[in-house]
Amino acid sequence: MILKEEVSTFKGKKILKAGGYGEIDHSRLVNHVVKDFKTWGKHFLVCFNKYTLRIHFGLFGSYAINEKRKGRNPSLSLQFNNGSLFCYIAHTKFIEEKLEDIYDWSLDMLSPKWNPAKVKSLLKKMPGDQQIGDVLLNPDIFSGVGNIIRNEVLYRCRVHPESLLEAIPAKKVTEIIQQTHIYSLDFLKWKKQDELKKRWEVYGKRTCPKGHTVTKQYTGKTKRRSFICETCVKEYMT
DNA sequence: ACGGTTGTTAGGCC
DNA sequence: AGGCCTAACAACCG
Repeated sequence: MILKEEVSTFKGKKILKAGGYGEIDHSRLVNHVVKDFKTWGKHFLVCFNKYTLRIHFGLFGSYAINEKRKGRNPSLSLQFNNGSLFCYIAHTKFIEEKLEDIYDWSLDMLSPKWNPAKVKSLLKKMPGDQQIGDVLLNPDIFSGVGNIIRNEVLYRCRVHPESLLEAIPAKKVTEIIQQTHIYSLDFLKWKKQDELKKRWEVYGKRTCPKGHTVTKQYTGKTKRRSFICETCVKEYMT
């Protein structure tokens, strides 16, 4: 997560002021030292001695460092002696549990602890009649994967998002897991280099790299946007 | 100008 | 109890 790197300068610093419209107890922030910043999938975690502040940016969230955006109201702002963090449309909540008890970093795409064998064992335990497109958006299995990564990975693996988990050959499932990891790391790299959009092969596209027509469909339980090249991908059904 | 959305949680209902 | 569904978010982009 890029944000984690950008706030590393605040690590070990005491919060001087806290604000924002988010309904959390600011007294648990002010005058407390940030021990660490962590991420798990799309959760951004501000760690204190005895508790953690969980920040989630959802679909519309954004942030700014040091410079407040004018005309906008942050849901959370934290001021340190060397700068500030402003979070917009971010959901905030205190977590009392030990992080290891509620977060499994072997499922986090960007964690060095990420473990494809663990992902595979979870997939085996789940009902096989689910669409692979839905499975990839499940943060308890593919933590950190969103709609862009899902679309791009499925196209690269030539798999239709409505394919059923149980109908996809084991080798292909392994490929999807591996490619999801690779694309997640690439996503971060390309985002930093500001070339994410130019790397898209189907997401938001009308044609695939081979020149075929890409159709936009709303698939799966969540009805998220799926960009599908019916020529390139295969639909695995029982 | 306006409609759609890079996502997840919380809460309600059955 | 637990699974399923949906609202909420109120900003940005094209």
